[in-house]
Amino acid sequence: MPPRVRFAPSPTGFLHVGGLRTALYNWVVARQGDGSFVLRIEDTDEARNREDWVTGIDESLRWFGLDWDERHRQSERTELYASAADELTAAGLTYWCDCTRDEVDARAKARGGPPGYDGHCRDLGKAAGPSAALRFRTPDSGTTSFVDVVRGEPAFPNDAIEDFVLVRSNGKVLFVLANVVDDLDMRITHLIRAEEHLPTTPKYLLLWDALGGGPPPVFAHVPVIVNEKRQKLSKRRDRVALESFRDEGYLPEVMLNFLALIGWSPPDGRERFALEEMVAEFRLEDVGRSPGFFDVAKLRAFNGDTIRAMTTEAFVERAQPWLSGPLAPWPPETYDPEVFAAVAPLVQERVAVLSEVPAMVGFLLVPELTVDDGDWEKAVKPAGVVALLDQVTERWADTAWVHDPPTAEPLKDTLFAIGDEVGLNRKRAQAPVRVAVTGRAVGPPLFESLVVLGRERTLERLRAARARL
RNA sequence: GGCCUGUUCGUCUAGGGGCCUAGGACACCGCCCUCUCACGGCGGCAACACGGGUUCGAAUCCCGUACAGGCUACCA
Repeated sequence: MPPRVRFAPSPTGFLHVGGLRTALYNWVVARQGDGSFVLRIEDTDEARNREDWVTGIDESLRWFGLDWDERHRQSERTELYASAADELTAAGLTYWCDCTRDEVDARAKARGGPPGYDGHCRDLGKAAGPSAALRFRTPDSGTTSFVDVVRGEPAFPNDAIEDFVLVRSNGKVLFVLANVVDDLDMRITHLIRAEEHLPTTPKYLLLWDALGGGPPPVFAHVPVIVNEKRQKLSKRRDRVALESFRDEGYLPEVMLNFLALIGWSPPDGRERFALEEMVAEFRLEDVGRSPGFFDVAKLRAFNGDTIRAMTTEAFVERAQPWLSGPLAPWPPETYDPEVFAAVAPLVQERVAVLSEVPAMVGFLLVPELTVDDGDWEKAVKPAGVVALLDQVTERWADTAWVHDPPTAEPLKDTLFAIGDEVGLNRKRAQAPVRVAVTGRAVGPPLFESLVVLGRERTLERLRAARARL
């Protein structure tokens, strides 16, 4: 039987790192067995239901290439949930309760026991009303257990499961019920979700049975992704928005590869693999059990490796949003494809994320150069710099600038010869020139850059810099 | 408080009784290369939470403790 899995995010703003990995594992399982990946937006809570948040989930998944076979929204399926609630009520498994939160808490405090609902209205025969919620009558004894592919066989004593709410007093169902109804209706075969859902699984199973579900789906509770303090990643305190990683220039295939690794690794232990390889090798049984830290430093390293491994054409293409697109620090007309193409290979091996590209080549494109004061001060500190600047300006004016093919040797030889004359080693000799012409102490190889920049602009910037001394 | 889950280098992990004097990757440190920054090469630091068992033998199996996390909503 082909697997039918579902990714069921609630629209809380954007898809985040943890959600993406859950989606990935689900998607992979679906793609392995000619199965179906069902995207189900869990928007039963109106406070979390905003249209742009919903489309944000779609966009993210598309960007990562995780295509879905079906897409549903729980807000469009409310009749189904209502009839399921009726069915449970007809079977005598529910009751109405109009206790307020305060009352429940007060009673819990009074009896000195643990917080939680005490079954107060269980046999009071209360009627439905504007302030009444429908609760599910849970068993008082016995144990609910299930097989979990990654955790073994967790067991939960039934007496610890309170009579939980199925339908709010405003008529809206809660996600537990909606979940079971949908999974039943959509014939979901595997429930691959985050570990945080483990404790609610007994409720799920109780409802599954009460609705005549038959054999339950296969469960796989994957470990959560945590921050450096080992807490579950949270939208408010941690950086988890996929959009922010995208805008910074992380590649989608790298993020997928990296995220897959938190909790799973291929049989041969290698760390780099493509999505297709993961589809071929992934097994839920191999997913680890302990939470993993989302280490951005390692992500960066992966991203840089991948950038370096691609063809220069691909690199140029993929850097466009930051050069000529919406993420560029200059207007579109500032970008000159030919200029960038000339230095692209040099830039490619120097950036870890695509957003770093503009700063590397800005000096070749912008009309007005901004010079970093700190870098300049440091570069002109050694004695001999003034003489060097004067001489190099003069001699480069007489040096042939060979553009076709680009030839850096003459410029290089001249500068270092002057350096020898004034007593500056190569490192110190190139520094003032680099800062004067590129504005920064770091960047692509200097002489190759100057050939691209051209004689006039180079000399102009050297004279401007000299004038500041 | 209760219930549940987890625990191998700083981090992600390999490991499923002897192949482990515990391997890889990222990070970090050193050296080499070098016009800066990177890349690359070489080398280094660094872990089986603790305590009991079981066994000829335990990172691997069992129990306990500690610590961490999750859940305990008329959120998902």
